[in-house]
Amino acid sequence: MKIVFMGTPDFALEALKALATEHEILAVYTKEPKISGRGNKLLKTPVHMWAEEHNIEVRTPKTLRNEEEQRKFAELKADIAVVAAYGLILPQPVLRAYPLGCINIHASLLPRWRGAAPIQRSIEAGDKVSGVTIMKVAAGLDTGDMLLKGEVEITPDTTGGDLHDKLAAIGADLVMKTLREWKNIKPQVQDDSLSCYASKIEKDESVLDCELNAEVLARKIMAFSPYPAIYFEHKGERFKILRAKVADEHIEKGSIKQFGNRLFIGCNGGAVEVKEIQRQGKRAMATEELLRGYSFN
RNA sequence: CGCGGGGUGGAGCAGCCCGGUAGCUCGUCAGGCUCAUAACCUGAAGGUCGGAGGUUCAAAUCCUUCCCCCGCAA
Repeated sequence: MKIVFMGTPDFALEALKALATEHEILAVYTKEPKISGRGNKLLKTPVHMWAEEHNIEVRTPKTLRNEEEQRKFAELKADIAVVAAYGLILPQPVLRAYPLGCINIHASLLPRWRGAAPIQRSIEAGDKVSGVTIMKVAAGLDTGDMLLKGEVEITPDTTGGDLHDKLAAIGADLVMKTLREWKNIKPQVQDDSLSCYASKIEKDESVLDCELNAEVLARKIMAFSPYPAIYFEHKGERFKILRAKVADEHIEKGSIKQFGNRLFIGCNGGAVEVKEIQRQGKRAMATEELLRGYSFN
């Protein structure tokens, strides 16, 4: 098929790579390069860089709301547009531009977790399963009819990063399957009554909150790892907690206690044990490693 | 030129400001001790102190430059 791909981060790149193996990618839409990273350099998106390396046309419009962009989009005359974490709203004329319309790869089992941060929110909420939904793009946010789903289990060891990688891979497989079996797939309407919204992660959510109970705190730490990561300050330095689990110990709420090569943080009615940590300026490492040379006491 | 931290035996850290024969915790190896413990004791091996220049009688430590890792901000 002739495909226009629209996506921005690594999550989308997996799908693009898969699609490019069997389909003709007429063009790639992605967010424009922005000033970011150390040194404030102008950085192209992962999808942008990959597409460039493979000599695929890259377009980075600021918006698709104007007729000019919509016309240029339609003129590509693709069969379908595949969207994955693109970051721009697609207006009606874009949704109707191609014969098969636009389909989206969403990192949750819709209608649960519509919105911006489904991966982290599902772990944080304690879901036992997560997954990917391939859906038609409709006017509402992640409300379109569903085409295919793939599930993945969430365990206490699953971090947001782990789940992200799994879902990106599943999403790539599923979107390929969707195109292959297009004619046999019956779109299913979402049951709005079962929906919930995965709100964007705000900066202040990253601060260690010892008022949470151990289970919730451990889940949140795992969900936010490796990015943006829950952190705390100690002796003027910032430490990111990249992995933690519920501990049996009872420790004073809000205090950080080191026993031998293990580290615990007291929270509401219990404690969590820090399993992986990153001191500011250093790389991430197992807690045990850091404690060989650094002391919290 | 956005701000900042770091690269020291296998691992993690200290030492650097105030130059003078490299230290701590862990691991490894050998031996010992113990009912047991986040165990303990004795000894040993193992380092071009990120690379290259420079200053100096002398540089991990001061100066210049390069490479690599990371935190913040966006």
